[in-house]
Amino acid sequence: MGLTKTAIFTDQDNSLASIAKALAHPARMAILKHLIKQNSCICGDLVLEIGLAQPTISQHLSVLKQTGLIKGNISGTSVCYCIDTEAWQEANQAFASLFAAGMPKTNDCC
Amino acid sequence: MGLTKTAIFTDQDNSLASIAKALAHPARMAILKHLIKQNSCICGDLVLEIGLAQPTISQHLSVLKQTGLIKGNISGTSVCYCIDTEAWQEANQAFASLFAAGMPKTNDCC
DNA sequence: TTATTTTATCGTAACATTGCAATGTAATGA
DNA sequence: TCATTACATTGCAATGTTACGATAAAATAA
Repeated sequence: MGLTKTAIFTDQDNSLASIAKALAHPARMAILKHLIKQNSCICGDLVLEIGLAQPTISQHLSVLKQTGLIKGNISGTSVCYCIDTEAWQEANQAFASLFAAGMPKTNDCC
Repeated sequence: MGLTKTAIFTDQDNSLASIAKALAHPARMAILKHLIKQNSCICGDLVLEIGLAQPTISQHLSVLKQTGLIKGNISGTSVCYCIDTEAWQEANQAFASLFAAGMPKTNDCC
């Protein structure tokens, strides 16, 4: 079907999965890292930095923005994107909890 | 095109993105949580626990297994799956680094 | 051997994602 | 006003994902 059955899962699982989905592309990973390094960045820089066309970068930025991980402010003709620190910390905590829960309380099974 | 241009990204970005991709579906999130809670689990249990057909669960398990996050041991006619603690810790560390890097060294830009 | 049980694989339908060229839009500068 | 600059949107083509029915495969039970 190609359609995820969102309704049968918990809100938490849907939410975590959707953050993971935003992180699930190397271009978006590279964008985030660049934003972190520059502590702000405009789209044009990213097109040069990463080797993808401008519409493609714009689309990836849109995905990150919709998930809430970044935000953008218009500044003249360009746009200044940056990490949304609040959402970033929430995401951090959500993943930290998940990973912590899976740490070897006992050991590998089987 | 629908084809990720893997070659133009760093190995690290590709690797992190591919782990994120494995986590990027609520069913797989639910499977991981169940494995963690039960500290081992057979496929049949998951089919009952999560509301998806057996082939679908099997496919999700296959994705998690290929990424290395879980491993499975045959035990009679059934298969016992569990978290691969080594890979799990590596994934934990990789994400922890990413999130730590993005923490407010200064503040939101713009 | 012949069921039965449990999981994997195949085939396929219905979407979703990725990438880019072309084009639109909004602010600035001449 | 008219270009220019910097992004966003639209519209596709190519490919990937999700889900399930049907069926295979492998171990156990009768």
